[in-house]
Amino acid sequence: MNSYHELPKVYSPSEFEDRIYKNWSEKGYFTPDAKNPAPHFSVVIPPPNVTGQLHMGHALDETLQDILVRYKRMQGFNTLWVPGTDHAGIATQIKVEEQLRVNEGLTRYDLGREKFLERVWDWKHQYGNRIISQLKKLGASCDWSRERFTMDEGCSKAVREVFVNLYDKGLIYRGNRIINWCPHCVTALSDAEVEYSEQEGFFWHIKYSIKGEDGYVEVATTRPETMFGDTAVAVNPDDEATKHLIGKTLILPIVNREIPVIADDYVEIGFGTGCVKITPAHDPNDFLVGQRHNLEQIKVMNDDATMNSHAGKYEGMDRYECRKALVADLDAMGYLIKTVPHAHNVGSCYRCNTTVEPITSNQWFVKMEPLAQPALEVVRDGRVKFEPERFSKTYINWMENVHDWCISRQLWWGHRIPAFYCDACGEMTVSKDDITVCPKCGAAVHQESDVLDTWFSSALWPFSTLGWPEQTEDLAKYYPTSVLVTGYDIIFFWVARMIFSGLEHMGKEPFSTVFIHGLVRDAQGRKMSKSLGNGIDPLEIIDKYGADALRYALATGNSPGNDMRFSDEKIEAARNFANKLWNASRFVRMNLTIDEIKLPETSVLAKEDKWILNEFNKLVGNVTTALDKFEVGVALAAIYDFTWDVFCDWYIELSKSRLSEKDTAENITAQNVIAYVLTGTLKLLHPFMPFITEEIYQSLPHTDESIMISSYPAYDSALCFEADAEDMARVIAAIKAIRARRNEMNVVPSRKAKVYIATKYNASFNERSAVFFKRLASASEVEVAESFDGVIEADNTIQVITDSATVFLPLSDLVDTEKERARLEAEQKKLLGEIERIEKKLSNEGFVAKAPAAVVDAERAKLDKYRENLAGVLTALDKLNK
RNA sequence: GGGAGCAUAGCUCAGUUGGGAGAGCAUCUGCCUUACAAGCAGAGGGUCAUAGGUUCGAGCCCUAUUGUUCCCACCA
Repeated sequence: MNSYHELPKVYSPSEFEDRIYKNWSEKGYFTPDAKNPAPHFSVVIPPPNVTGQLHMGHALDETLQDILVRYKRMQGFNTLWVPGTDHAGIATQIKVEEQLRVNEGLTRYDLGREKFLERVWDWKHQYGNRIISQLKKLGASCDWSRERFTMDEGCSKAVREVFVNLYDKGLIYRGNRIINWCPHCVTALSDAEVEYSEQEGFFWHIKYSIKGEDGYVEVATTRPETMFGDTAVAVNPDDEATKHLIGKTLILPIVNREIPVIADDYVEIGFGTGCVKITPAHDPNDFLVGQRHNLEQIKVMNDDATMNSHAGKYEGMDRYECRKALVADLDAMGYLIKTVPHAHNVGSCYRCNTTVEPITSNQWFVKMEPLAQPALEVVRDGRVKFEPERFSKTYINWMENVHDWCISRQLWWGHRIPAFYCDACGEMTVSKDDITVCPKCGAAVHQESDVLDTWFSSALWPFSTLGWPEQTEDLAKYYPTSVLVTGYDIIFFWVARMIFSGLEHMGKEPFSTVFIHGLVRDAQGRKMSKSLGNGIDPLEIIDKYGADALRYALATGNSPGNDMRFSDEKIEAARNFANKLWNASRFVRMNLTIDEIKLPETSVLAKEDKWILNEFNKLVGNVTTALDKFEVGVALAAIYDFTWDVFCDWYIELSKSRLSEKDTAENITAQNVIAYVLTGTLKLLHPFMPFITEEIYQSLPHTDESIMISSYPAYDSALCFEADAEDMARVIAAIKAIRARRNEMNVVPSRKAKVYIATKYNASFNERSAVFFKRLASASEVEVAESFDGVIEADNTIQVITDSATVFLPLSDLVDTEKERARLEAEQKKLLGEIERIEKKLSNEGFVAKAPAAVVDAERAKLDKYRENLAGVLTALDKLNK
């Protein structure tokens, strides 16, 4: 038995949250034993960027994971939550380059690859722990002894293993393809890394002269500067309007290069001019057309999106400068027919927002088709389930239309592609291990300078973090993982790629459930962003309100897959709840003299004890059912309602008289029941609010060293006392109705107007129930009648009747009888309406015949109740009229 | 062009197999009541977007419409 202590009067989370986290950590509660034979529950964290800072999106994601992980851990699963960080290739490199530029006026090229990478590692060592310590502030129960980094030795080994595997299977190839190029980051991007937004632009209609004829062809373009790369103009072969042009030769204005008119279905009849300039090196569709017609690819831009020598006199200009100058020249020379405003989608880099340029380039690709098929099957047949289910459609739709994945990046920070080129014979060797000489000719080799897409390594996260490619104990125990928790915004980037990678390299899907949440928005529903400056810093919220309040605010009223708004009201409501729990616990604590909590025998339980135990047990059932379905918000709402409206508002009040007794059997029973229910509630709540529940748990008599390793409550049929609970619910409803009426009637001061309560049936008013009603009366600030008969005979009373009690309020001169008459008449009307509705329903043969018997019976019971109530109202009206 | 979500109280949102519309906040009334004013006891406030349909019965299922948000594709 651990000693227990008083709780401070004021709830101040900053006093204990860090201390508690440190203790959990030191005790090793976060670290599971892979040898534990219990069934496993494992989760890998979506690795935050190593140099990032915790934002609300992380806070939501980690809170949801921690809720599931703590829940399962308390249920006895062998539970592992693997933490770690992502090297975040582009994002990190940009940050370090920016710092270099600002502080030293240098570029990465000034330093060179080796030195630059040293700087990035320095940066990583300096800031990499920041986000980790922030996760700890939040209470995340990750096993830090298993913390990983996508560029640590093991993960890097996994990356090479996978690369070589895929290459050997022919699933990785190198080729000159059209890709998305970011001129600012100076690297290729995958399709997923491009974000499209509508921008106002123009269609420039330009004359291309026909060779040997007077006429011209009119083409329209949104990117005139790509004209220098045109190698054909295409028309649809079935288009009568342009058919005659096929085979003719055109002359590109300004550069005066000759290009053919070709026929291709790609051109849509009736759209625009019917003639499309074809620029295979700068447009994905044109690229395909070019392949079909064997057209030359002419790249007209440099890597930084300035024009190259193909642009003639525009060489060296930025693409937009060139566009401006070119359009002016075309206009001056009479080639510009018209300029039409046109809104179109423009792609931009997801990291730096620069407009990407489609461009042909020699890059590395993963061949997706063979990988996509199994990845589709596993979702279609339910081996991987999305929660909510609708996201499986998003996933399937994407996977069905996926293109080959461009995995090479012209960056320095990342996993360098393990391909080696011979300086002498040019032979390329792909190898897991570094090689220095060409296996073919023995000459020196140099390694590919490109690195891999960051997402290439994240795709391996569920098994690389568990030790793969080594066959480790962890891998055997914890793979496949149980649930992946993430936002819908990275289904394509990450979830999809983990699924096909897991299937390909492990032969098994990486997780069975993908639990998708939405975005955290600001109070106005806007996305939180740096440019808007509307981001809310979770750490400031923790400082001010505590991590538990933040977690509560993020978990409550949030349904899976939907965005949520974060507001002051929400966080205050969360803090208020924590405060309520704190004070209720203080009350319980200050009334405890027992050293050990033992649930008393049923025979000694009071009516209200049975009621609260029944309600608590129902709560346990509801919470576990909801959590098993990932209904985190529903589970939390149930705990909130029980704690506040049931436990605090009624049971604590009901228990006061017994708790104030000294050394009686009743007192001990009450102590045990209230402590039992409070402890159970704390356990239910622990996954959501780990700190406050631990702090209170430690202040109560307890058997486990920590609440986080205690066992989660389970539904217990021995705690069902439905009859008592129903009776209690009716009396409570009656008392509430009477209290409402007291307020309504302006009896001032209302607390002085006594409400009386008596059992309905005098004969059953035995000793025990008399005591119960006395307690109930004092708890609800009503009086219990000394004599049932005497009070009921009094004139001018209003009353509410239940099966076991009559609650009534003697009226006094202060009461406005006209108001009361109006109220009673309204009540009468309402009851008559209800009675009529039910009578109609019950006389409906279809209803009686087809509705379930239970529903019909319930309607009949309601009818009886309403009739009884109506009789009461009529009696009261009668008395009033006397 | 394809797909998905949302529309319920003044605001933000729950409402899970179809069975008498809920919470928090806000508003109003009355309360220093020995755990809690970050509180207590109450009140008002909703044609559940619109129109049809299925059903004995629809906020919930089906169809259409309107508004709104997002994702994918990228007709030059």
